[in-house]
Amino acid sequence: MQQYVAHPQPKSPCSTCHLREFCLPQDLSESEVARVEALFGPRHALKRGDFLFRSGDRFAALYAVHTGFLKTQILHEDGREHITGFQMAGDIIGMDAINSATHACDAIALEDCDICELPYEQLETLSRELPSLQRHLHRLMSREIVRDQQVMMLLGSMRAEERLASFLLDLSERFAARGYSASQFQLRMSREEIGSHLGLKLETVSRAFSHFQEGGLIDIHVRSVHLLDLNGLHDCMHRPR
Amino acid sequence: MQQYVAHPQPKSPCSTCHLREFCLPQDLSESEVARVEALFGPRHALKRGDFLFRSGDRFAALYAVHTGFLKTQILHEDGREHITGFQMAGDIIGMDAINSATHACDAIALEDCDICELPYEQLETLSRELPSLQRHLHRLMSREIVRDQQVMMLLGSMRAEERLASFLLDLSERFAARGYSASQFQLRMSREEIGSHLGLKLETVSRAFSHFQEGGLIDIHVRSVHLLDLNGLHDCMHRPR
DNA sequence: ATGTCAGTTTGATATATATCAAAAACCGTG
DNA sequence: CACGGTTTTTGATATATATCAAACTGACAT
Repeated sequence: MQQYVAHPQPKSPCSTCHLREFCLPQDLSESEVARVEALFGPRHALKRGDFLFRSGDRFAALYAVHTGFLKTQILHEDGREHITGFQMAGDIIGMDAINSATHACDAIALEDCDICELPYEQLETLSRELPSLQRHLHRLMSREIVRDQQVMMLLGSMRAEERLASFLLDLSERFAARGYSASQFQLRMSREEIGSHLGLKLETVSRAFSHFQEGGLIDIHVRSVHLLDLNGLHDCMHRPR
Repeated sequence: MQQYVAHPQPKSPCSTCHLREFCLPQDLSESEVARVEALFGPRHALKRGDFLFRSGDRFAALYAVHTGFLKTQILHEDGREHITGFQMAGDIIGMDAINSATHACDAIALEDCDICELPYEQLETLSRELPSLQRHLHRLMSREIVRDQQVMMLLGSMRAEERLASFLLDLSERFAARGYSASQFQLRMSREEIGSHLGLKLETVSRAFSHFQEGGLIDIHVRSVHLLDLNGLHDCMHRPR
């Protein structure tokens, strides 16, 4: 784990980016896309373990994940840490920092990443001229609020296996939305990191995986997951007691 | 619990509202304040138990609490519910709905409330002309994200008494920010509702209160709370094991 | 190939909180 | 002021998950 040092990359145009639908509103004209693109900062290359930013860092930009996987975590005073989320291609990171102008969490690469920098001041300025960009920004923040509240619900009212099923199905949907398989993928995070996100200990996560395996719901070998029964997983999310 | 039926009230001007610093940016001129005020919808009077909106309702406006106390809750398919937050005077409700144009939770009055309606389309339009309003809106959403992530951390990594201490201190701060006593207040919610928010059963909440009482940290009688030792409560938030 | 180390799995046991139950206190209402 | 219903408190017990511990696996470096 080391502090990230900037490695500016040549920009690649949003106009041809396969993630354009995630980062930009749908209804921008080509010239408007060019205006947005013009304000983007450098592309950053992160190695596994690098920090994109740290809690307390001054806020200047949002970040769009172009490739790779990251986690965001917050730390207690007493050292306990909680992973607030995992981000993949197309996700926007850093909106928690807008309020205080200071990042409220650490963002750490779980594998090598390419990250687009979106300087925030300029984004605000341009969004006053492009209503659909403004709307898009609002929707991104709102979606983050909804996601966080769903995690709250998960943590507050689900048991261990429900949480893990919910987690797997969320990953599955997000991979599918990006054109990857909804049923087969590699986990980029350890059992301990999954546990930290779901409010469980790593052993509990491991046991729940094994139990899903026995039940024929998934086929898992360390970090390779194959979801065999999506409906079954979904059902198991809603079985109280 | 009944569906809310509109009882439009005469508007009262933001310019003299004691909550102005919560709803509006600090640096608006009087004429700008008047422009914001002009787009506000009617004031709504809610009785205890009334819904301000329900999950699934079409989104049209944000709501600012003028007086009273509310809860927002989301429901599982299986009927379990989770209270995502409690809102008091000065708080803005409904930002979770911006993304999908549909409310993602129920908002229910815990006591009689007066609520200001802020039509969202007009707010977006005006915020393109008033950068400080735009900035304010962004900060409100960002603050909501941070708050939600702090609750996630609470649910994911704190034990029962830590959660409750954290909850009491949060209420305390929010009352203090509104000019009320930081150490003495009335709880507007039941033990069950506290539990639903904190991921605990009502009996556990009750026992934790009793334990704080025995320890001399608080003096509580049903819903009247007196925080006797804020430092002690704070310490107890960060004692793992 | 071999050794090392981190990550994972599995087992045995401990513990925090849930559950079940009953009494007590409180609140609105007639 | 008494009544009935709801909320709160407290106790006894059950249970899900944490904790402790050890073996196993896979990845990487030598």
